[in-house]
Amino acid sequence: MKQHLQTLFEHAFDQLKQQGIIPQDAQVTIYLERTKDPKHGDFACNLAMMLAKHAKRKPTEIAQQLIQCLPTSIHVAKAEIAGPGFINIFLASEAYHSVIESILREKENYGKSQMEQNQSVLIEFVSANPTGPLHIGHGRGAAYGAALANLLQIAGYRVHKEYYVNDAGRQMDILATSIWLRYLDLCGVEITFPVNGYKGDYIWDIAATLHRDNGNTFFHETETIFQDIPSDEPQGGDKETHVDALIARCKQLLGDGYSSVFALGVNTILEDIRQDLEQFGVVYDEWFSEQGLVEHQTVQYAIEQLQQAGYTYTQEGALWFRSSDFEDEKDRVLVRENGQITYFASDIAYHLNKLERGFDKLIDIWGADHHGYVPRVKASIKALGADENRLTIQLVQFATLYRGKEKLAMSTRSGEFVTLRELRQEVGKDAARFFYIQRKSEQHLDFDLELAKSQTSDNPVYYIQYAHARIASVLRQLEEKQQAWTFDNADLKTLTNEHEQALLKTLARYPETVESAAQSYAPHQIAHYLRDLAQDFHVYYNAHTFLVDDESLRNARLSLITAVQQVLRNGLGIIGVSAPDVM
RNA sequence: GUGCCCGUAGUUCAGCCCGGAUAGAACGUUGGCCUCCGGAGCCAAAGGUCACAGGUUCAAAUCCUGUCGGGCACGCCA
Repeated sequence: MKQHLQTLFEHAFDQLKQQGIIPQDAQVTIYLERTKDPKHGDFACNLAMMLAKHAKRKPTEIAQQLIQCLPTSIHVAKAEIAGPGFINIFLASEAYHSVIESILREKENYGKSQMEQNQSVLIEFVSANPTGPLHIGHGRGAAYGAALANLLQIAGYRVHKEYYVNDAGRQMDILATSIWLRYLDLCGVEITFPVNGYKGDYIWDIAATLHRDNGNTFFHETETIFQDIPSDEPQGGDKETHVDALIARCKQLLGDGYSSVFALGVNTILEDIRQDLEQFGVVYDEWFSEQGLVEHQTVQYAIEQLQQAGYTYTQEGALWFRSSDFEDEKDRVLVRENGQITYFASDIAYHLNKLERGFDKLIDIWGADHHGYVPRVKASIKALGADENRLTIQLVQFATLYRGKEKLAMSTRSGEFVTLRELRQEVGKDAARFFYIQRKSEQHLDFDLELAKSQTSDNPVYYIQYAHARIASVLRQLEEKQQAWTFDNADLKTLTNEHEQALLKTLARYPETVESAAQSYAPHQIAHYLRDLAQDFHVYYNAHTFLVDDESLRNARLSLITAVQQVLRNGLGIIGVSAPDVM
């Protein structure tokens, strides 16, 4: 509808140009907006005001000319000038009747767009290191990423969802070593656990499994383990040196056994994460392994590409990437003095790999604390000769948990963070998904557990779901009366009261909302829309009875609310919230 | 210190990309509505220097500059 109107205005615009009222070279984008006030009709256009300067005439005068040149359309009832020069469009009511038909015909496809039909996009999100369970910060990334993926899919993209598994590198070695040390403790060995080790209870669980399956296979005496190991921080040493030495000792003593401890750790935690996300309604097309990159020499290949392009140099034994050539504030290390590649190097390789897989667009979703990392990754894309605009990095702010007024302290360091699983268990999947998504992603989020759990109108999730369930209930009532309804026998012209008009208008707004949300990567717009739609429905419900005796009216109303139910379901589907028939 | 993000009713937030009509919701507060398809609902009222100061414009919450407040990031960590 919006597009239809746009075409009408473009036509009028051209006419005015031909008549010489406005200069030929005047370039203006025509915007149509939904009006806030029904008195202003359905759509408003400010084109006349935009042109006032070009034409050196009053906006109202130009508006008058534009309206005269506006082609007639069966959808438009009237166009009038209002305020400082707006052209308000009033749609013919038939235009809205076709909305119901479209919804009932297209069902779950209502709102789908063909906009980006041949575009493919790879969206990577969460990608938390498999060193422990997901926490509530990851939860927001998961909810946002999954919703964005759905959104882009109905905008017409071919969407590939991917989780990058950091299963190589030092952190993983620390994990394996932590498990081994806990295992030794279970064997009765006296252990001083390193400050830098992973201290969560889940490490004990994995160690217990290791002990159960392998007995004392990996056992060594305290003296052997700690011999010549530099002291840890509390003993006046350096915690990094200490833990690195322990890793080396672990590898040395376990030999081939090291890889099985390592694998047990990664696999256990990864499987836990996978299940956690699945129960959160988030599933991936691919779990992309960093180890795979290393094994396939992709990191080496990426570094060579940079070297050949002349963007690297050696200094103090390390290999550097000259990222400052590309608006990064300083150069970055790719290969450390000790020969180990940095996280950044494998990240470059990963992005190169993504680019080479041929996606039109790459979207990375990161926690906002990584924003300082953006320039160097963009720099690497440019250095590799790719168009940096193929990559979009969306930053997601962390969430702060509240229980009513009380702010919940959260410390990742001590391992006392609230996990995503705990959050789900407390408030449920639906509330969690909705609360995560209802704010702009780059906005800090206050997540109130009490509110999310409350089953009252305070809670927008229940408000929306209740609208859906109420409609289901009405349809059940109809069934109990041994009646049925058909769209064919519905007289949509009977839908004349203000509540029905409002509802029709909101329903018609859905495709535009989806399109806009997809364009700006903003699924929160869907949440807001659904709230509006549910509200329009509840108001209608309270004001009118649907199951009336007049058959054509009854069918019309049931067509309308069935359409509402469909759109609620579609919208909730995008943000990953269920649409229950019974609450 | 440098860079990025944020500052809109008592509270939590839309709106800012693309400047336009009286700045919208929700919660909370106050007062109403169940012989009625689910009251997990509805109606009404009160509540705003859009952080502040300049600038651009016929027109600024929206664009530009500065200031002040809050958050985050600034490793041969990941």
